[in-house]
Amino acid sequence: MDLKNLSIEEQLDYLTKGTVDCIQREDLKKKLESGKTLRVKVGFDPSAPDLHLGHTVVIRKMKHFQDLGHEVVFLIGDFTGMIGDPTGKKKTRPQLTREEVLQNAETYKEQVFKILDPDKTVIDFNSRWLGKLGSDGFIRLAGKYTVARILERDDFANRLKKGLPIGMHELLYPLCQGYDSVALQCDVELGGTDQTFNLLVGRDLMREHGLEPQVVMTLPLLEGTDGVEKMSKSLGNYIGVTEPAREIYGKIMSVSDELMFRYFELVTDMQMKEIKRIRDEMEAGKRHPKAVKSMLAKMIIRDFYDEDAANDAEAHFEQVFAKRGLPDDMPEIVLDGEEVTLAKLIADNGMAKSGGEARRLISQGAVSIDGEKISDPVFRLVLNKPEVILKVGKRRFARLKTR
RNA sequence: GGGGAGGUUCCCGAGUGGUCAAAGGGAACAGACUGUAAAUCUGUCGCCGGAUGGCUUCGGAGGUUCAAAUCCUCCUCUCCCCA
Repeated sequence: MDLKNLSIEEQLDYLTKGTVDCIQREDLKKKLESGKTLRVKVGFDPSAPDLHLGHTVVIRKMKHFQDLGHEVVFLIGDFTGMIGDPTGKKKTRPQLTREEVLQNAETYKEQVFKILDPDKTVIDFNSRWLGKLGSDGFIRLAGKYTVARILERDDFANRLKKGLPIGMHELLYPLCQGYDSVALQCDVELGGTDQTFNLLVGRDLMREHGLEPQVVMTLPLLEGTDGVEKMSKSLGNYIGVTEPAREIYGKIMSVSDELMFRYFELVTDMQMKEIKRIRDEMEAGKRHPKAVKSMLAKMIIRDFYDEDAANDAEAHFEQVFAKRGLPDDMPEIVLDGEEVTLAKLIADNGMAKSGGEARRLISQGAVSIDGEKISDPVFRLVLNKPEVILKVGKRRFARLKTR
């Protein structure tokens, strides 16, 4: 598709594809018609620089704006980070030092530029203006909104109903985020659907400040590998963009069939029509689900790495899991030839969390040596060969050597 | 300011003097089944060199008891109602 010569309508379609809401489409249309370079803002948490697939949904949308020549502001909420977005259940976050924030910003760059165009990306920090607001400025800002309106936010409403605590400072979060839009004079702000309220506050505050309100676009929240909860690091159901390719491949392969189409939709550039076709073919038995999933995994890996990495990940997976073979590389554990308790060996080398767990794994039949299952939890091992393969569970391997 | 209810193991949530390392659910891990899918079934799920054993857990600090997650005191945090 030639993105240079799209009509306004085509541009609108391109930009709104995959979004849940666009408030208001008419406003966006006008902005596009004006022909100016739009400033598109997205806020990110300063303390969690590990991006995962869930983040890429919105980052991809940022990229779409860049594709049409617009400017994207990758805003690191180093000031709002002190509050912690009320959306999560997290407590107030500890304030990061200037150095930590800058360091996290660097980490972000490495990851985010796997997708975004660095030339059309501005990285900014909201402490730049929020830090200067002062207490009087804050009170004035707070005066622009009413408690009733803030409590419309379902997170607050729910907590209020359930009798859960709501910190005063949390009420200020939406205002701060909204003020970011004022300070940056944004044309568009993107975010997950859980951000809808915050984004709309931005519109209100911009109007209050005599600015043209930003267009708000929300994107679906990507489900994590469990298929239920939204993807997040704290829930441990995430696939990180910097994870090794093999790891990514494995995680995607263990995702449910249903979920895989969701991933096709949200984290690849495949057109809906094409996705539907594949799905139909799969349901008609013309394609094997595993092959389709493998295709997805490779597409995603290609985005973050390259073709070789994708192929390697696939080959490795086939070798280790499908054929139940051995990985071509595994950690080595060198023994000094003396008798050792297997459980202790496993625990000491990080293949189990504790000796107790290691013993459990053994009695559950999860441990084998050279393919021979060991089931005695107090098994003592004497290495009588120069090398032996220890396998714990499905994915933990080690090469045991003497001396 | 007054009154009431609470803080339990990764999470939710039982438990009100011994039988509690603490029910139940979720998550996680393992086994079976598979496409390492998902779902399902089974098992495990504080730590400690084999353990009818030891040690550390129930907001924090003390105390009462042969014995406390359970009783008392103080502290701390949260919620509700009244003002």
